[in-house]
Amino acid sequence: MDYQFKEIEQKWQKFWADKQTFKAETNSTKPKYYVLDMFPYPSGAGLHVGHPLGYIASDIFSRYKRLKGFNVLHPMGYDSFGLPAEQYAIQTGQHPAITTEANIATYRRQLDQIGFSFDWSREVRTSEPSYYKWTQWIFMQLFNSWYNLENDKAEDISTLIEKFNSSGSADVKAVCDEDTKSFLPSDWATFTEEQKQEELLKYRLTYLRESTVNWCPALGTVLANDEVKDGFSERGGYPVEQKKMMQWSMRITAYADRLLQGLDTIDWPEPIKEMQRNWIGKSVGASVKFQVEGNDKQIEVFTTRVDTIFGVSYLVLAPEHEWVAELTTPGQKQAVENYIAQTKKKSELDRMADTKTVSGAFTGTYVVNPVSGERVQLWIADYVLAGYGTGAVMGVPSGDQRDWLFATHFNLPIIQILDAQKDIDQQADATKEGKYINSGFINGMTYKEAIPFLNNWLEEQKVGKAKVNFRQRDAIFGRQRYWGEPIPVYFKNNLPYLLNEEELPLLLPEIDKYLPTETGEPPLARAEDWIPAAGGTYELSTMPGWAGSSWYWYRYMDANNNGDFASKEAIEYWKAVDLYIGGSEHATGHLLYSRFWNKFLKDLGYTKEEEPFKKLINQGMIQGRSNFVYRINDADGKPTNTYVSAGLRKEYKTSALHVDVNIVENDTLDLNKFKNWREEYANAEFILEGGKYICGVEVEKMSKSKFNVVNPDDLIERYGADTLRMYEMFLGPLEQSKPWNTNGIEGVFKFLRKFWRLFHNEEWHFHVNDSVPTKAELKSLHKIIKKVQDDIERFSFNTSVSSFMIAVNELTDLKCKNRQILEDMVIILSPYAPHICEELWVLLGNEAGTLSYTKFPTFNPEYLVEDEFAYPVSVNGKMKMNLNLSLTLDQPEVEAILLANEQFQKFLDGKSPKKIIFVKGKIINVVV
RNA sequence: GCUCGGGUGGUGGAACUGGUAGACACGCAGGACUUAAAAUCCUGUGCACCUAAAAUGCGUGCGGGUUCGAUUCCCGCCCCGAGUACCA
Repeated sequence: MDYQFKEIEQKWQKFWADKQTFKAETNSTKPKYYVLDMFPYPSGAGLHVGHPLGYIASDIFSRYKRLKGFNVLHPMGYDSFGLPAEQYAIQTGQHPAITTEANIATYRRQLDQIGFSFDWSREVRTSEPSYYKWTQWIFMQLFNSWYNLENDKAEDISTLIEKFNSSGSADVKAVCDEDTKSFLPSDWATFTEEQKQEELLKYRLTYLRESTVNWCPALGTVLANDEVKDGFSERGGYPVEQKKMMQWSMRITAYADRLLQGLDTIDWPEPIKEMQRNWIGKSVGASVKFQVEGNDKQIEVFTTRVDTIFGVSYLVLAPEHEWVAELTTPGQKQAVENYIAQTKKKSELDRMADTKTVSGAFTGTYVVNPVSGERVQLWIADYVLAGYGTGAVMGVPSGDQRDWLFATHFNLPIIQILDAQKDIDQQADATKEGKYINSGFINGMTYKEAIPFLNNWLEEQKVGKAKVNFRQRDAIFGRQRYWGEPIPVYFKNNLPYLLNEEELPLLLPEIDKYLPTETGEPPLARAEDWIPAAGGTYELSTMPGWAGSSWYWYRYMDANNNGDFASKEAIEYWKAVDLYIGGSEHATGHLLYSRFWNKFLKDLGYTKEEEPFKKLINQGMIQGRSNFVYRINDADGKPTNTYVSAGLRKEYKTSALHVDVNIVENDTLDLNKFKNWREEYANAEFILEGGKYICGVEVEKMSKSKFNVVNPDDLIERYGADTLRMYEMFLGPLEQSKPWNTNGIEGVFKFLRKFWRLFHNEEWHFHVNDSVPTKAELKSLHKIIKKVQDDIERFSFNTSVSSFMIAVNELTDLKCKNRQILEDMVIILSPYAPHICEELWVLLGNEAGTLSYTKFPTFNPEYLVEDEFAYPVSVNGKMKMNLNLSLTLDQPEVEAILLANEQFQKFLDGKSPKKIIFVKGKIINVVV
């Protein structure tokens, strides 16, 4: 029979599901391998052709690893809490659980059609109570923990209480709020329970704090920094403003250093690591306090070059700094107010983009340099950011170009501080070379000497200290939404208390509407009779989107465990994710939060690995490729009924209109389908080129409104899943972003038919023989064994598809019908095209379902050994001819043969060779 | 501005440590089969020159360098994409 992909694929998908072929066992004599995809949010639109790209790659890898003798864990699930379902609920009144359920069903159907080897017995859904019970449980562990800097890890809060009992707060080294009290054990004993809780909250790894948050009025919720782009929400693009709110936060800053160091131990794409480093934004320096003249205030600045402090010639506050009004003299009041008004007018974007213009205003006030005693002017300028460091900066014009421009512009002194600084009347010189001059008690020191000396001095004088500054802030954890995990906390006397563990999961209550209340409270405030057993009131905000995804890879290890988030044995066995494939858009969100929770769980001894994802691959984004038709407009610019082919459109006045890419093939429009597509085109007329209507092309985001969404279902219907899988890989390197087009899919489909035909005779009857394989057949086979192995291991899937085509072309030409050869071909191809391979495997006489766990053929280099090689002969580096020579020959013999060759003599053109370069098995190059 | 990618035929792309640039496919052209079309199969296909073939020349963003030999290494520049940004 001809290649009946539809029958074959349905048959094997059913077989795999019924037999649970890909169920992973948590104990095995085989080595383990954990392949994870970033689980999807099940959106209403279903999968488009871009989604499966990474899943196909990870599936090929998983299947390959099974064949290589690994016990592979390859699970899938759904990140099913989220905003779109809630927005839909607000509009329609439909409970998000219902739409989510329906969307998941669609996703599952689509995923099953592609033939993935997921172990569905381990499926997780973050919105299921049996799952979010453990998300809540982890929240409780965070609440019950503090970060002890002495041993650099999180500990149970009880060890902190012990310290308070025995020695008070004095020798506690913790990551905590800045306003912690200092007290003796005797003080602690006198604290009321409320006072104690209030103080402990300042140390807990999840805590409540009044903080400035990104408030999105349109969405009615708070957004994390990575959910905001240029002042607009990432989802929906609504304006975001700053607002002060009591909020749950996660003390991720406690882990900043470990998150940074861990990056050096994992095999991730360098750009992602770099993005995380920038996001964390560690800078090592010092904080220094400048005394304000005529005021008791001290302005604290952060600097990475404390050694330049004798070169300070002014100080700058951010215009938004809270002391600006107070520290402005009456004489300068007008100038400062004008300046502030002027900066406010500039949008955030302008302010960031315009880094050339120097601007600022003098406050009239002077501050005193604590090191030199010099008095310097206090300015405000918008190049200082209120949100970073202390919102105040010291200006050292000789060492910093921006300070130099400022000083030059406003006529402030420029003081040389290192003898190695050059041309500082032309520009700043940031050198660390040489010895200090004009620098009081550090004169003559080097950079390396000055830094520790000054840090000590500042600390002794109590005017500063060495300090490490991070750009990253603690992660805000509350969302004023319905469709998220309830936070397992209740309030009494304004203080938060955890539920008892037995009360988990704290279920989402039913409510009548999914909007915030009229008084601006979160939707959960609408829940009636939702009262904690212990009295008081429940926390009304829910967890953010990233909560459920910050630990899900552990749940897969033991997905159905009711007594634990995962058993000790499962965690011990599966350890960490060996290969993680997903998009780079999660660089500073999911991937950072996951690393944080992972480290925390390890600190408490629940898990073993410092890093959750050993190797990360980012698949590229599949963009849309839109097609256009060109409608001709008449002289008055009115649309006509005639459409002109793209190549001829310059001769007319036209409007470009999106046309559904599904009625266009290889950029040629199907005219009948076009007429039937929409009523308005029913009577369309065309101006063709070469008898065809060629459409215009543009690369855009894949979206419904651009009619460029390609759905995997249609392609599977037409070509089958095996073709789709191979074609997506054939498209180009996995990590590269590329526009989708279906132009080459025929080639892949033809290849699979050709492969199928290898096993069949002219009449399409299955036909192989048991002859002894020929040398040529073995060579083809072993070439592809090696190639596919190498390609898969370096994630170069596109090149192995090409190699398969070459191998099948070769074997077809050799008329190979040999069982041994063909059976190995089936195994090698099976990770890419599993359905057709399962079918052929059984036709070859093997037991159904054993293909996935058979052995990948072993590469034998002997079969590739050649005794002859067609040497390219080049003259002066230009290829001229090929010369077939035995590989045993060495240079003198080769030279003799070459010089005797008539054809070669022609190229010499009578001249004699100066030098002959011979590289065995590679090339002969003759220099004339 | 900085950091990281990338620039190769009409198109997607290949060339893994410097060694025959353009594998494999799409598209296109021609042919076979067919009453015809589709499907299938075969042949050709970097560009220029030439009626054609042969030959020759030019060719991996641009300019230079190293080398017997450079898509690959080095220097300078241009362009595209991603990330990030007065970070003190």
